[in-house]
Amino acid sequence: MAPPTTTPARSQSPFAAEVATLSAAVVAEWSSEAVAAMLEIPSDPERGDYALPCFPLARERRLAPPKIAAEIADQLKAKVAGSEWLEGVEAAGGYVNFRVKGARFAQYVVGDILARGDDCGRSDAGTGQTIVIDYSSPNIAKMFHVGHLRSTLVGAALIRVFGHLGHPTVGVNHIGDWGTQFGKLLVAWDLWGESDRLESHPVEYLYELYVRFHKEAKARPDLEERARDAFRLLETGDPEARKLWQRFRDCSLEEFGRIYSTLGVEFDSFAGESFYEDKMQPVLDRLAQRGLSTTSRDALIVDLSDLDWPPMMLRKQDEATLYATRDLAAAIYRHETYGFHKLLYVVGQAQELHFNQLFEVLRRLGYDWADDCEHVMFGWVKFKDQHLSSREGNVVLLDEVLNRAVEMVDSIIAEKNADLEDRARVARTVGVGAVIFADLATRRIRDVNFDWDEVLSFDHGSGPYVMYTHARLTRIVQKYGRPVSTAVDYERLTDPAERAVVQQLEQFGRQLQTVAERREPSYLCSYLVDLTSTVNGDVQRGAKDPSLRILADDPDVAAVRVALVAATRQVLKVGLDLLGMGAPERM
RNA sequence: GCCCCCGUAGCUCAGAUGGAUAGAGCGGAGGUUUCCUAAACCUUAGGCCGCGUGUUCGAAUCACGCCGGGGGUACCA
Repeated sequence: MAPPTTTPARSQSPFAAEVATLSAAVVAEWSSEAVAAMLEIPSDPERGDYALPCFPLARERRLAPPKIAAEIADQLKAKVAGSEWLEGVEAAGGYVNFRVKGARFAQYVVGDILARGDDCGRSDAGTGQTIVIDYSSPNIAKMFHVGHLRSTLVGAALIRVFGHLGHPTVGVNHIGDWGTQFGKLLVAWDLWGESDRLESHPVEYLYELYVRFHKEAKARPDLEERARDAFRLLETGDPEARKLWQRFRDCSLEEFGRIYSTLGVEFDSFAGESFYEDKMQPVLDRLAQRGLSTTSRDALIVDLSDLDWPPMMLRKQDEATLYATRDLAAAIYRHETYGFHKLLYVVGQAQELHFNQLFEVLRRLGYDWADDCEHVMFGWVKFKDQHLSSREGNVVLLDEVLNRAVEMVDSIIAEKNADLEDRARVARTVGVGAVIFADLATRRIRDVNFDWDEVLSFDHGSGPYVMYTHARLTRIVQKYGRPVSTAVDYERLTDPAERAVVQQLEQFGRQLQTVAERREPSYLCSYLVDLTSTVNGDVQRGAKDPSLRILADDPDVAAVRVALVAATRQVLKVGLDLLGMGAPERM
């Protein structure tokens, strides 16, 4: 819905720039900027390194695209022959395909990556454009299950990628520590609470109370009523209720902290719903002043029937506020505090209407920055085709998933690499990484069915697959034993498989931009798997034919191949890091 | 009822702005370790891209209509 934030400033390599300049000189209809924007990478690398589609010219010139392409390629032949960067141009179908000078291209790409190290792919395009991301935002007193993973991991990955692209970032955990659910907890505690159980296993116990409440409420409808009363009591400042609330909140936050540290996720702010308790009244006043709020069925609402939308609820019959009220206050607070360029809410798609209402009401309040707010939604995590539901107690706990993944990795290490030092730590990194990657690899809008076999599969396309390759490449560079130099003879990089790796490496920066623009970390996952797959094929060739080994006998060949391997390793490392995964050097 | 999302190989998914012959993995069949880590690699079979109509030089991709699945739709978040 909202336009992309980062300007799609194509990484202007001298190669692409040359293609654009030469083509524009030949095609009267197009400027070099236009050509640069149109350039594609051929799906089959055999065809070339850049492709210019000529289809748009067909109508104006009243000629078939292949004829136009042939004509353009013909006119370009002489220019390309004299080019410092390009070595060939050819028409194929409706495309003009360009081939770059392989050695210069490799030198440019590999040299750049190795020179920049962990800063490769970094840019300053986002300078001064603060991105605030609201993510994870669990409800207190609920066990962290795999359904909570998506918001947490997508948000964390986006924060890192935006940061890498130069944006100042603010990660906000909008903890669900306010609302009627707390009334439920207070009632449950009142009815069945046992202090010693709360002491020993706080969150587990609170969660048990929460589930029991919903179970019993089915038979006793009065419980829901009592819960609403209890929340109102809390909201009006009842000291007893306050004290309990504080206690529940503290132990939940401690538990979440443990999980976040395992996942390597950090936040700049834990300002949750309760934080806005005293910031709602000014918003309600402003709504009233502008004549936006009305009373209907004894509740305070913003009427949106002109859009055929249900109203946004501000206050219930019993005067208690709702999350919409708090979200209004939160958005305004965040704009005042951070002056954001974009405010992204990484929240499930079930809340789409809520966010549409929220942004609309902000607009009607006169905040033109409402258009900079965006709901970054994602699909459901299901288990055995059922929704995970905290209320029903039908959940797969994250702890269980992580533990099983780590155990399994550990047993694989025992089998393959038993004397690995630091084995427990590596098993942890790889196991957690497997879970993270499995969750992030699917495009976020899709529903996913949680499947043990899939999460615990460490084969091609998995997180461990990428990590394994990183470790393997690291070993090759170590075994080489000499410093990796970028002053090598790139002419010796002759194989198409090696060219393909270089091509993919060159795409890294652009790939990160797309991840940010589309708010889609899964694109980074597929990129890393593709790169890994290509480089594995390349590395494996040496098994049969020693002359194809990375550490070839010819020192000049070995030097350039090692440089390529080192650059690939570097990109894998940065990519894994941005996903929040860690990249062990051995496994 | 209305609104939103999804539908691609047996399974899980890519296909990003409409573009070159729709691609991977898992699973199936077959193969590769004197070697830099076999958590790897190579070969192979397997497709009315849910259905229909339209727009276009060109549609898995866009529009409209169906079908199937999921979600939302006033006092939960």
